[in-house]
Amino acid sequence: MTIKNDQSELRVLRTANADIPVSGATLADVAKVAGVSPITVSRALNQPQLVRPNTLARVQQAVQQTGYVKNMMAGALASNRSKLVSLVIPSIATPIFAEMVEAVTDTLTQAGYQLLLGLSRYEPWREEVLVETILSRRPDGIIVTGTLHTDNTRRRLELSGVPVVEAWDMASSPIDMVVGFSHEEVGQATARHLLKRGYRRIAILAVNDPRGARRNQGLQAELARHGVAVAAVQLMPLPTTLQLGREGLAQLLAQAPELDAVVCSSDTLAHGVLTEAVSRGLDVPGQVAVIGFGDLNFAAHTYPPLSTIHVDGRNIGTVAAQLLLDRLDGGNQVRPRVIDTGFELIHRAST
Amino acid sequence: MTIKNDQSELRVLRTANADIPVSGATLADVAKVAGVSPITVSRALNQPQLVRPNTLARVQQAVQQTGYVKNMMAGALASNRSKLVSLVIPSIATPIFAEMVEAVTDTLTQAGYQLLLGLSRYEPWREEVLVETILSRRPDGIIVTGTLHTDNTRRRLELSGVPVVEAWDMASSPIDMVVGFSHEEVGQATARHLLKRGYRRIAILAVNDPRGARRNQGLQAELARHGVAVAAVQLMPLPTTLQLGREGLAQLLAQAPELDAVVCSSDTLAHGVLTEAVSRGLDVPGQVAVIGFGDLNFAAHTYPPLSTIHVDGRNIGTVAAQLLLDRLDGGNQVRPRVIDTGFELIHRAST
DNA sequence: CTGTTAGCGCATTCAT
DNA sequence: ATGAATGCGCTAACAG
Repeated sequence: MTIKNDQSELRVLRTANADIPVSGATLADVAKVAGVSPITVSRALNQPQLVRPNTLARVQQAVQQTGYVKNMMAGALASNRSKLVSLVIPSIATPIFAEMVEAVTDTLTQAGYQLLLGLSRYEPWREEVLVETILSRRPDGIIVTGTLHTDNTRRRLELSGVPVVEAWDMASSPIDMVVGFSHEEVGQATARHLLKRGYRRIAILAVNDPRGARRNQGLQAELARHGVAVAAVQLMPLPTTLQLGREGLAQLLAQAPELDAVVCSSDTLAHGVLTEAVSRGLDVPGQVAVIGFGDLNFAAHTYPPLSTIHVDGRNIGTVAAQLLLDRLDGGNQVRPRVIDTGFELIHRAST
Repeated sequence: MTIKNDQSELRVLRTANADIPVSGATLADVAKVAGVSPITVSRALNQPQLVRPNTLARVQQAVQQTGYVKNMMAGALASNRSKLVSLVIPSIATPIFAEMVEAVTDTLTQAGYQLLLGLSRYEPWREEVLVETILSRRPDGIIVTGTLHTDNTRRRLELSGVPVVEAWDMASSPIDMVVGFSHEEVGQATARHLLKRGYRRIAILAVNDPRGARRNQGLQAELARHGVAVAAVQLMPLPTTLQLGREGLAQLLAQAPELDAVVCSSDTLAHGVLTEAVSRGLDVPGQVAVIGFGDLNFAAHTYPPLSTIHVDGRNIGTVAAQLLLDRLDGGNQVRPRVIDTGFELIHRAST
């Protein structure tokens, strides 16, 4: 009997008798109880089909008896596969990101992976620190938001060799894989939509979000092409809240009392604008059109009419996670991929 | 030169020359470049104050040169501390939980921990599976939602010896630590609040959430004590959306056209009810009072008056995470703790 | 302040 | 279908 075995027995004893809970049984403990070798236990747990039913049963019995809980830290170290995927997003309080996190989590869980979550708060330096920390966990894949990263972030991700999905934007030179759409084009489409319906005094309400900024660039560029200047722009601080939408409209009206449309960088802001508009007795969309972004739950059901942008079919998080999983399944056979999800302009004339 | 060293050199060569990215340098690689022993590198990285400045500089230089990224899987295995904390919540799309996740994440990140996220979808069996998987990662702590767990979940958590915080509820026999408040009492306070203001035809709109159910029990019990029966109850399916609130009010009105108050299990539902009420020309709170739960962002700013419950000062997630961190700092000196955050009834007579 | 020794718990070869 | 040997990369404990 080796020293290691002695320790194992000690552990088991303590678990059974002492009042201090102990880390628990190991593969070797289970093996001893089942009367097989550790590797057989490993197989019984990970590839049951390679083990005789009889042996399998004995192992399962031993697992019960010892209260064995797999140690994935050790497993990951030995196999170099962590079954961990990391997601880095700016925030989770924004509904559009919350939905994405749910989608990613569900997809990963179903495939036996776990989610390591990081919040960058829209700050590149935080993302950089996060990526560094995350890589130290040796995740099997990483999903990051957008394509604007610091040089360090980018370099680290590239050198790591870990499959990476950049989500939400299109990228001219992706790190690895990309799932997103062109925010400039969304802005342009929004501009054309409003112009066609006769709106000319268009205001912008936005928070300081790089993707929102791109949409606004597209919007302003397209308006300019038609000889229309933006009536007013109001930037709000993060985090986005309904109240910010209310205040935003007030400030925009102060700047440009004659405005006839407000383009918001998120549905939450749009909803706040809507609320403020109604409380001021403004007719929507008769006197003022309100445009959001995301078409999440509530956007479809706000009580006055609302125009909004809708990102295509499956949740972008599902697509991103699936892309990662495909890569992990297929070894390295699958080449870098860029998926343009496209977008959809939705006009709601009434509830 | 040992075989291991040969391998290390090979790795470095590949990183430099080949087109296939490789996992990267190890402590040993860095040590060799810096001309010190691996353990010195480890110290330089984890306890710089124990290393001579000169040595430290050489190590840092070597880290740069090799592009070394720490391997926390190995570190965790060796030290038995994973720097990982897991949070299990029903959902993340509910604002009240999203805020909690943000709070937990921030608190943990600041302390050098990372978040492993699990979604239970309000299904105990999912929680059970999640807890099993999570324990296999050997987290340094676990935060779970509520106190209603399957026997297996509870036993596993207890046996694991991992610090556990149960958040959102009060528990008579906690697994370890608890941060929450009594949902029954919230319901009772809500009842008294409404009765005092003369409301008598009170309806309930809820989703199938155990905590919401407890609040409703408290509400109904307190109403009954005053000889008042609930006018109508409408249960809605998950997930909670604004639209559900709208539909809910419609269905409640169909059941009890004369209702004068609606108590909702979440702010999101309440907001939907509000929207529907306004679109039907109902005066709030003149004809119908609306009560939510959570007092998140939007609740304070919805345009008609809204009564709501507010959970005490610091975010419950912050408190929960801090409790864990205190325990981790103090070794096992800190005993199990139960924190009753209390709650606060907020009445908004106007925006 | 720095190095040596010895595992942490598991999975990956190969054997049998 | 099962087992033996070996090392994944790191840190704890002790030496010096």
